Amino acid sequence: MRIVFMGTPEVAAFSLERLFEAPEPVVGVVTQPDRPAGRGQKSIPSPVRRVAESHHVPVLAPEKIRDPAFFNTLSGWTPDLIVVVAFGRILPRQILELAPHGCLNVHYSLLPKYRGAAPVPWAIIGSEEKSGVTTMRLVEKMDAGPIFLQREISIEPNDTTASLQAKLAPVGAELLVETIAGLKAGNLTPQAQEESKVTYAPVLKKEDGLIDWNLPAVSIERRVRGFNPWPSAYTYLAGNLLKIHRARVIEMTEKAAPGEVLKADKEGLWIATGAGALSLEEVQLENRKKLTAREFLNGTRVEKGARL
RNA sequence: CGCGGGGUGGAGCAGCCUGGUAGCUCGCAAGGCUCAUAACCUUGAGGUCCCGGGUUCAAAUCCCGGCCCCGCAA
Repeated sequence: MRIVFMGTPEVAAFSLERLFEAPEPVVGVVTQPDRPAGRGQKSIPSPVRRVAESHHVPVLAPEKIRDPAFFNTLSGWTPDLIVVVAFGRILPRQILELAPHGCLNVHYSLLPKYRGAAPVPWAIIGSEEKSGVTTMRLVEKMDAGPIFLQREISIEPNDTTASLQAKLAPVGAELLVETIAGLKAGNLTPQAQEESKVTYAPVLKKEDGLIDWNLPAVSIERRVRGFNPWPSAYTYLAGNLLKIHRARVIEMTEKAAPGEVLKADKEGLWIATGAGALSLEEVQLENRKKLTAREFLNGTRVEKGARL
């Protein structure tokens, strides 16, 4: 079975790496074009491109997904199956219907929950106790295709998007290989998703990270974990951007306005919220390194009663 | 050439503009106090002020070059 792989970021690269160990040949890879990124705006190849090139497989990186020249090359690879993992573009029907086995997608949630671009953060923010990976057939409607296989993993109370993603990546890669084997053997029956249980996980924006101190401390703490490593939960301290990388919920007895500094000493940096208080355990001031509250307070004076 | 901040005892920072004594909050060591403490008091050790040039009587501080770290943006 000839496979074409489409994907872009680290998770996708992980799956691709696993595919190269599987029996079916990967005959071509499609990824997003190199984009200027990072400090200095140097052009950086996507993780998927790097993996593909290290295995000497041809790579396409079309600027426009509907480019006819791209489609011609793609169909010239005569794929039996197209595997799509976090590619980052909506595929036109023409591509969805190109391969005899269609397009197989790996999605990092327990569909039908958390359809969309950012299932992992939203599962954490949504207070879920478990997440997982789903393989399904791609259809035109976003993440709405029939499900092949699904596997659960639990979300731990201290899981961040980074840590959960790291746990999901190998599970997804394994499930992908199993799904391909099942498709080849012809013993998989796709199950339609239950529309009544659908929830959405919209793409994250930088502004989503801005903390609303009126929320309960438990919600803010989940956002701190869900937005780690990106876009990062943040607030403003005396006009300076302050990222919060790790926080802990504290019972608050005293009455204080949300966002007010309750304590800023060797015991910690506590902020009042809409319900309960939040102890900032690890923070980062703009232009500065990530620091524990203790280290941070050694060099930056924060007055009790100040507002964030 | 995307924009910007920074590299100062073990940690985090101030000092730099307006050159001339090395500062603050901690940590560490020793002693004291206390039933007790990430408590408090006393004393102490510890610094090539990123590297290389230059200007100057004198450079952490001003100028030129380099290396490294970080925020924004993407």
